[in-house]
Amino acid sequence: MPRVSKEQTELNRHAIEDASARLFKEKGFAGVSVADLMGAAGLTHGGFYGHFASKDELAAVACANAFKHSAERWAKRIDEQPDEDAALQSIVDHYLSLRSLQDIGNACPGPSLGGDVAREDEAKPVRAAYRAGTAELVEILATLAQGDAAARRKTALAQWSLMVGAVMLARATRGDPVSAEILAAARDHLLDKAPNTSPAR
Amino acid sequence: MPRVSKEQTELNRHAIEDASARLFKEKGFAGVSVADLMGAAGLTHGGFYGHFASKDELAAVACANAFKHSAERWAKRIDEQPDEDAALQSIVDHYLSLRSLQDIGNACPGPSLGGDVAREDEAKPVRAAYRAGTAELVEILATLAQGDAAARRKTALAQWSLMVGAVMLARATRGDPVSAEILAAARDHLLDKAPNTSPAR
DNA sequence: TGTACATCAGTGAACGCGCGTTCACTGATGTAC
DNA sequence: TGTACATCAGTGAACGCGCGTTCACTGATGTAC
Repeated sequence: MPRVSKEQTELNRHAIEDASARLFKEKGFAGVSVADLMGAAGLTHGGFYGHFASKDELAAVACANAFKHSAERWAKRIDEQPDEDAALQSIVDHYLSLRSLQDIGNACPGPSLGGDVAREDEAKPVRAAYRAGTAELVEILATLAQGDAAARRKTALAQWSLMVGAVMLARATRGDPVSAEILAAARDHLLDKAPNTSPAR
Repeated sequence: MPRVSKEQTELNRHAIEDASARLFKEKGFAGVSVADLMGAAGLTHGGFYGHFASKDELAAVACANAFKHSAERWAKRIDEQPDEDAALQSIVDHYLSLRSLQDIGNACPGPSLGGDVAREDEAKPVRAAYRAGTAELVEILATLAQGDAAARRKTALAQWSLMVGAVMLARATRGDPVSAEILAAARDHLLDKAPNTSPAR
């Protein structure tokens, strides 16, 4: 049943991209084959190269989509909250939630793809996608921070590092009590609720 | 030239373990083949299973060794410094240094293997090794923190998450100015030198 | 609107390649006398 | 101490397998008349 309508072709391409974003985050770039991706989109592997020039190119597209998706969810949370503090708390609470720990396929690609991206050649397109995605999320965090532009950016970079590190470590220690401890410590630290020290700002 | 002396056998085993720790950190578990590992140790691939039951088992041994190596270097830094503040600064400065960014093979396995470990099955031996290694380094950080035992542990967990996240992100953005920015933001945050806010503790 | 035909999205066999693991073999090491 | 021989660390061919990518083919889609 070959040759499919233009609309169906578009739907198929989106299905490949969506399945890829999910599977790459869950299993890593090397952990998913082109046949896996196409199968998850309901197609067979041979048609892949009609949509993308290579697996590397798709990795970049999927990474960019995943970051864009996260940025949109963050923006939505900001709209729903009354002020910056409440918005940051909403974002942090969800980022460091048990759900985000387990549902890697639907979560932010920062922690799940960071290790993979760090090992890619500098020329690989996925590196640029990861960098741009990181920049976008850091910019959003910066709008919620205090101080001048430089201070806000610095705060945002440290917050982003802490969020990404905590989620990655909590996933790597999944099954052990320390996993939840890491999330709680990061959450409290991000929201200035350090226990046994100053009460709040 | 088969059958080698007992001492040489021991040396060979250590060579395999050392090469593995380096290569696994640099290229990931899936990025290095058994033949690569044995070749780096000056041997051929067939002899591997005389030393280890499987590649998975070696991954756990290499991960544990790498963490132990990091813990020893941290302990040495603490011995060399006059007080806890200076020790923390020494550890953080080196952890977030450009050298640690680039020389992944000799650096802490926390950021380089975290993503890989997070994807391993819970039964895989490398997960236990990563968890134990993390626990050891967090305990060291806790001895340098302030407050009661619970507060020190919480601080240490947040510090560890920030260090691991910052190094991973800085590596993933290598080649871009933001890479050094991330390291600087994390360093200042860890050492309580937030610019434009409170001067020090 | 209806017909003839060119296009091309998707199929599945095939390509060369590298993987983790096994195993028969080799010959220096280690041991028993 | 010297000799005979069993042991076993390391070798390299071979196993079955899955990978990314290519390509001849198919037949519904889209178009020209």
